[in-house]
Amino acid sequence: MNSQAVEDYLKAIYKLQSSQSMVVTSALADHLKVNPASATGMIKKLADSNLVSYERYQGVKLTPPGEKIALEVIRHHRLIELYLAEALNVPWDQVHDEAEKWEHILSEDLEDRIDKILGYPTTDPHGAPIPSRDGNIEQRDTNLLSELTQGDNAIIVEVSDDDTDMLRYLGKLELYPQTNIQIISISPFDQLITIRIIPNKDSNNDFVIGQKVASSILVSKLEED
Amino acid sequence: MNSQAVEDYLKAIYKLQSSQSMVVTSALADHLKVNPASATGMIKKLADSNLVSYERYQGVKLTPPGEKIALEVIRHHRLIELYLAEALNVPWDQVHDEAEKWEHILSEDLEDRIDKILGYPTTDPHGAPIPSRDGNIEQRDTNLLSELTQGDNAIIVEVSDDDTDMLRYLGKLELYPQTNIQIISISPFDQLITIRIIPNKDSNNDFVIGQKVASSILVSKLEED
DNA sequence: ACTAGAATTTAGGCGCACCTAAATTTTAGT
DNA sequence: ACTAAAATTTAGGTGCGCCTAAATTCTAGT
Repeated sequence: MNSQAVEDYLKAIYKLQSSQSMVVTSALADHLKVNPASATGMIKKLADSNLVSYERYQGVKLTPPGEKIALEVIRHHRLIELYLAEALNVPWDQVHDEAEKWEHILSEDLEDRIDKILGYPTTDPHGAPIPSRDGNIEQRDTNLLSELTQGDNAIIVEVSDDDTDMLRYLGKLELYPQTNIQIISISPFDQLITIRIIPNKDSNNDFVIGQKVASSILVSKLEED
Repeated sequence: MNSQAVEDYLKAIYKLQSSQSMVVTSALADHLKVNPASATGMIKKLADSNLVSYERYQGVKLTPPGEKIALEVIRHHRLIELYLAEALNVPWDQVHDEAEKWEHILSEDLEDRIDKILGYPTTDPHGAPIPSRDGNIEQRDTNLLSELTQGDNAIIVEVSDDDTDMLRYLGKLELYPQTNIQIISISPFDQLITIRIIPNKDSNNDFVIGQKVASSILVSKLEED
């Protein structure tokens, strides 16, 4: 049986791999809030079990078996997030922290029951894709909201799920997955982005977000009118 | 934060206390499937934290703070058992093992949500009383089914929840909590008990159980007709 | 090409909860 | 009352995942 620590490391490596293809020790230690020396120790253990490939001083990468486990944990996490939100009305800014605990103890049997009750969903409450049972995960063509330019129309695909305060703020702004937005303007120097949620016709409800918020939102560009 | 191990020990001591008022090390070690020496070690730790009172070579007893924690864990366990059975259709012989894991990570918030969704229930799927949030647990006047005598009428109050095979067997016999039964006869020497489930009028569906099964069922005696 | 500083790894330890083997205490039978 | 057997505790050790401090390796800037 994989310990919770092993699962957490594999999941973290998976997430960090999407940006850097080789995950560096300090990034991992940062993400997991452990000392870099501790990360090195665990990395060695994972390499011995053939779950990561590791080059001293260079970084780690998941092997196929490691990635399989990471995706199973992520599937658990996202199914549970959605279940908590749908079945137990847990607010979307809280589901992540609960799921962090539950993901490690979810049995296959319960996983299937939850999956079925939810109607075999494909995304979690933050818009993140739920890997299939056999470890497939949808690849999408997305941009950061911060990468858009004036006049762009886009649909929000996913928001980052691990910052409670950010999520509460996004909720207040009604920036949920599936929401259509338009970039009204981008200010010079500060790159402040003025946004309109698309059903709105006039500028009364336009609002401004900064780069920090804008880079926590993944969007998919829409064709211009 | 109490570790899972601490919670498991306190829960075990609580359960064993109902039979013996002072719980002896070997009984605890047996129940938790650890070496007696390990139990001694943990007992000392619990005593240091003032969760149990301990007399060397004699045994342990929960202190009020220890009992409070035990009842919280038991409340978690039984709420989760019921939730799994009701909301996720987990068969009653499997809910116990799942709940053993979940009880330790259930947050107060989720506990309240589940309690509410279930309509503030008072018993779990095996008939065991669910402690209230503030640690009250219903005391009932019960007997073991094995203590009844010929002709007795009784209602099943609770069945022991920790033996999957036993539960499956009881399910097959339809010996659920709230079921009315009558003791038709008790055989000499072996004390085999012939039982009738009360809506049944004739003896066609009577069946026989032994002492092992009979002593895993708690009943409440009913007045004779 | 060299070196200062940053990143990483190694070395040595810690707490937790478990183990086995040996010592101690309790108990039950004569 | 004594002793053999049973129960319990002590002593010493293990694996896991974390830590700090020190040593090593990598990296950028000159």
